[in-house]
Amino acid sequence: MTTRGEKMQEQVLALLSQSHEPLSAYDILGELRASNPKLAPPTIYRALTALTDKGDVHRLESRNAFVACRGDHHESAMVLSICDDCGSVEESASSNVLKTLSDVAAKSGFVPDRHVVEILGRCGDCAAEDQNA
Amino acid sequence: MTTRGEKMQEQVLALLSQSHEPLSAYDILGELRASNPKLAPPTIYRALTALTDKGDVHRLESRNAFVACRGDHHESAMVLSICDDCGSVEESASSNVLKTLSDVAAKSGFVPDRHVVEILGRCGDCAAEDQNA
DNA sequence: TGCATCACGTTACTATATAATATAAACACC
DNA sequence: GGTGTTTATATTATATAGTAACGTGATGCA
Repeated sequence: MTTRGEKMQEQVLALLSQSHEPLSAYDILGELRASNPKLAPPTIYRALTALTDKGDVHRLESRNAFVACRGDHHESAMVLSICDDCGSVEESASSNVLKTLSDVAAKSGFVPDRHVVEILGRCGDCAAEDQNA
Repeated sequence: MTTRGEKMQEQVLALLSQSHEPLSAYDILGELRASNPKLAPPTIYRALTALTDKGDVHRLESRNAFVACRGDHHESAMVLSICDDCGSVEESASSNVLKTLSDVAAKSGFVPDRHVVEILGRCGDCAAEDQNA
């Protein structure tokens, strides 16, 4: 069904994959406007929505930003560890987390559709650098 | 140290406590402008920041909205179950979740500061109603 | 070829959040 | 008690994020 929008999705995913930090929708917009000045927000958001639906991109809810998905764990519960210092994001898939959260939900009859699990703090590198201060 | 801002915090917390649904900062702003037309966003955000720091209010990162904290679990890992249908929010504190997340973080040397754990789906009531459809 | 459908582009707008600055309170000191 | 200094708050303005609504052009089909 979709064919025309795929080019845009490719461009957005390429940008996110190249970047070592999360990008906001407007970061992406700015970049892509270099080659296509008429580009508008909805186009970016449509691409981002499609990509996150596919699991190729994760949204950082606590940051309003996006990262490319490394790894192939497209359906287990994703944990994103976001460094407050350098902005880097580590992705882990933990079946334990999924199970624990399912337990919590089950206790109150809640039927989960999607999980948002983010750990904010400092990555190993930045924490190590702090020792020197 | 803070004394002047406390009145505002009380008003904001009162609104959130009375509401059975999450409120956005601008919902709150709108309400409070009834009695104080000159109120501006930064005032609300300051109050919300103070309240969330204290643990009296939780922020729904996936919704850009806020709820009053029911219960006294001010420091364990908070899990917020948010109903996509009716908007209600259930709050649970699970030490299992905290432990599991700590494990995930430890694996990569990440030093956690704060967790964001949200389960999106349908609450028991809304899920039950669905049976009738 | 002409029509129906649907994705996509475009415009315009709404919502969320914060930087920067102005103002006023609180306190210490004389 | 005035007066300067510090710090919190109010205000203005603007930045950032997201979406509704509508127009347009592509695609497939009678």
